[in-house]
This record gives sequence, C-alpha cells and structure tokens, in this order.
Amino acid sequence: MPNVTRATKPAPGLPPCLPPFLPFTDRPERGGAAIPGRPSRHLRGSEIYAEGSAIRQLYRVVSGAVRVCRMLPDGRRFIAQFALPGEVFGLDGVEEHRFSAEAVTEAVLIAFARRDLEACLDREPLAAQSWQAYTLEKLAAAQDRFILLGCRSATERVAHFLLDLAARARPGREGLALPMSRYDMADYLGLTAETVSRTLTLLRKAGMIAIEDNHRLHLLDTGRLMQAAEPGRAAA
Amino acid sequence: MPNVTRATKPAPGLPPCLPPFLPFTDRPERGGAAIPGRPSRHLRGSEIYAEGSAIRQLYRVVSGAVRVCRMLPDGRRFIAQFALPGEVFGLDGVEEHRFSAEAVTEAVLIAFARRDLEACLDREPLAAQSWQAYTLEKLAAAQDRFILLGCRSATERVAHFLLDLAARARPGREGLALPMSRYDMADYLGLTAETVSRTLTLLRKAGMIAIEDNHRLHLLDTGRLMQAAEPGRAAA
DNA sequence: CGTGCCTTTGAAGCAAGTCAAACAAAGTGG
DNA sequence: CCACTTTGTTTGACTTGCTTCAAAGGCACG
Repeated sequence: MPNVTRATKPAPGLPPCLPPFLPFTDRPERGGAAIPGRPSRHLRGSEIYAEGSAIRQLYRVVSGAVRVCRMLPDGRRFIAQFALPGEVFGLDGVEEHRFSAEAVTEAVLIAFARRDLEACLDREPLAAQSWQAYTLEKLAAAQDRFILLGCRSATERVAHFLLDLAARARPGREGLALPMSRYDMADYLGLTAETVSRTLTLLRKAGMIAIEDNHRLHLLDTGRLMQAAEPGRAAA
Repeated sequence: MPNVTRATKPAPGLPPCLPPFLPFTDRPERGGAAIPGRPSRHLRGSEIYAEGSAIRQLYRVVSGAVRVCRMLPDGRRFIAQFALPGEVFGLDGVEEHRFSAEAVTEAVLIAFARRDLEACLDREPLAAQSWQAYTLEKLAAAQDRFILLGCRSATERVAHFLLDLAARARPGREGLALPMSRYDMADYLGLTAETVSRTLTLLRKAGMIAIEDNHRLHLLDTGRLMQAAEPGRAAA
C-alpha cells in the first residue's frame, strides 16, 4: 500500500464499467452513500489474495490486468476470469475465496470493503437492484462460457476471446492489448499455449488479425472473426 | 395447467432445498410474506419456456426432471443445467431467457412470479440476503463447472456428474436415478453420447458402479469414484 | 407387436495434446 | 551497458483421447 495517489485517478472520470450503478468511489468526500475505496499497487506476478482466504474486499482495476485462477491438484492451472481496467473482481465464493488472484502486469487496484458494499446494498434499494442485475448478468455470462468451454474448437475459442477482449477494451491506443501470456490465454480457454499460438498464427495467415508484437495485435476483419467465433451466425 | 392438487404436496414438507430460506410456498394461506406458487404438469419432452421469451416466472421442481438448454447454430445442443426435485430453475438471463427449458421426464413444477420474488426481496431483508447468498453460490458452482468443462477428461466428467447427482438426489429408492438419456448427459458434459456410454461401461468394468438399467445405477465404490473424478485429490 | 429412439460396441479419423527444439524477449547481475 | 539467464513464443513431429461413422441389439411406446 505505497502512495499511489497519482494512480487513483489516472483515467479521468473512471467509467463505472461494471457494476454500472454501484456507488464505488475513490474519493471518500463525495458523499455518505458512496463506498470508500483504498488504492493499492501490485507487481507483475504478485498474489493479490489466496485461495481459501476470507473474502473481505472487492477490487476494481484501475490499470493493468488481473487473473483469477486456481491450481488444480494435477499441477494444471485454470483461469476463471481476467479483470481489465474498470472491471471488478474478488467475489469468487460465498465466504472464502475459491480462487486466488494475481497481477498479470503491474496493476493498480482500488479495494472496497465487502461489509461496506453489503451495508450499501441494505441501505440503498437502487444499489441493491443494480447489484442484483450485475450478478444475474454474470451468471448469464457464465452460462455462455459453459458453451465455449463445453463444445467449441480452438479457433472458435480464440476468436471469441479476442472479440471479447476488444469489446471490453478501453478506448485508447490503436490495436488490441493482450496483457496476458499465451499460457494465461490457454489456461483461460482450456487449451495449451502451443495451440493458442498455432491458432493465432492461423488467424493471422487468414488475414483476420495482424500481430504487432506478443502483447498487441489488430483485428483486421471483425466480420470474419465473428464467423470464426460462432459458425452459423451471420457476420456483422 | 390441469388440476394437479394431488401433486402440490407429494413430498410431505417440501424440503426448501434451494434456495434455502426463500419463502416459496405452494400454500398461499401460510402468510403474507410467502411467495405464492402455481402448480403445473409437463409431459416428457415438452417445452416449459422458450429461449428469448421474457422471464416472468421461476420454477421449483416437485417431481420429475428438467433440462435447461440451448440449440447452437451448428445444430448441436448444450445443456446448462438439470433441475431435480426440490431445485429451482428459470433465471437464465436478465430480462429474457437465454436458454429454453424442457421436461426430461413427466414433471410437476410450481411456478412463482418473478415480480413476487422481487417484491419479497425488497420487503424482506432476510430473504434478500438469502437470495444474495444463493446467487453467489450458483456463481461459485459455475466456476467449478468451468474447470470441469475446460480441462477434464471424459472419465473425470462422468464420475463427477454421477457424484453430483448422488449428492443432490432425494433420499428414496435404493440406487441412483438417471432420469436423462445418454445424449442429455453428453450435452451437459460436453461429450458425445457414445463417449458417455463407453465411460459408464469402463466404470462398471472397474467395479465402481453397477448399472441396473438405462436409468438407474448404483455407486459401489464412492472413494475410487471420487479419485476418478479428481485425480490428485485424496479418496474419502 | 411393430416402429422408432436409445444404447452399446467397433473401427477409423482427426483435432488438440505432448514432446522437443530453436528463437525471441525480458529480466539480472557484473 | 552488455553478457547471461530465464521466461515466453513459435514451429515441427508424433501421440492420443475423443469424435465420427457404422451397425447391431434393446427398450419403450403407440
């Protein structure tokens, strides 16, 4: 918890990306209804919380990226979620974290006490409704991901992932940032790093994407990419 | 909605399996706080609601089994959930159903109006808290299923499925009921019916299960089955 | 008592995994 | 600042577990 005041408002007017109406704030002076947040900075690869620890806070990503993951008994790793700037993570269980969270890149977060959130939900019917919709949306998204993991080919998974990242990306530098490694992508998509790499090469050779470097690429043909992501669905 | 009064309390004292504290009731006279339910009966294979329709009610299964599923553009089907007696389904989206629901066997359900639930949550802080915990639990369960679908072998999936069914089954007749077909199981586990059949044969030859008939089997060695479900985890 | 669906089993094909090696990038220490 | 190490990426060759295709048997339902 070093001084990161500079980082507490790097994006002027933090869009309340998710959840939409929840009065999270990093400026405690804004009013009694707001949930006060505490900024923190995490080095690349460092653990933010451990699997099995009590859930005491939620986090909103200010900058960088976070992976929410679990090590399986056989040594494999599974990534449940990537949290990008503006997004919230940390509620991966009821009482205890069922996953751990790690910084994919150096990351600046704002932490909100869980009890503050719960108090707010009890106090503010509108916030409660918004939270309700948020969790419902997350559940619906989870079911879509079941389909992705359950019966999609490698190409479909990777294409879907790229489009999802693009949809979630903040308007910023030209091109699509891939903060995570091929291994991270693989563990998120239920593939291997080799397959992810091969698939990206395939999409590149097919002219759908251009790879600037290992952590940045460009979507050249979103229509065909969408076709690759969901065969049978019409291109945009 | 034929007369099914006989079916409205077939299990004396419907265990409030899920969600635990929600005041669902099929006896409207019990008090103002309760959410009144309306019974209905559905023939094997019939549609309970369609994908894309508005979410107006939730359902609790009284008897039978229900599958919540979606047809994919390429003709494949994916099953997101099986609802067994005592369990609740129908909230697979925010405003519209993102899946359809069909009776796996002849099924008796109780339908609860969504607005009644929401009114209850607004009115009763305890119910709201309980609902909150329920959705959180569902979300956590979803993440476990990601792992199953993302990086588990056919044997692990089937073993896990059988143990899950056994844990959810009502105490009743000896043995484990499998109301669904091999195709249903396959579409739930992200496999093919052939692979499910082969895997069951494998488990049977390994002495872990005994197959009474196509819709009923017995778990002979839960310990080894758990090992088969999660390699690296200790047997019970 | 047929007819159609479900289940089981076999054989062959294939997509993704595994193993391996070369290369590139990022981080470390002199 | 550069050499060195480590980590990540790409590509190739091979293996494998699941799917696909096919066919026979069984059960359930009209």
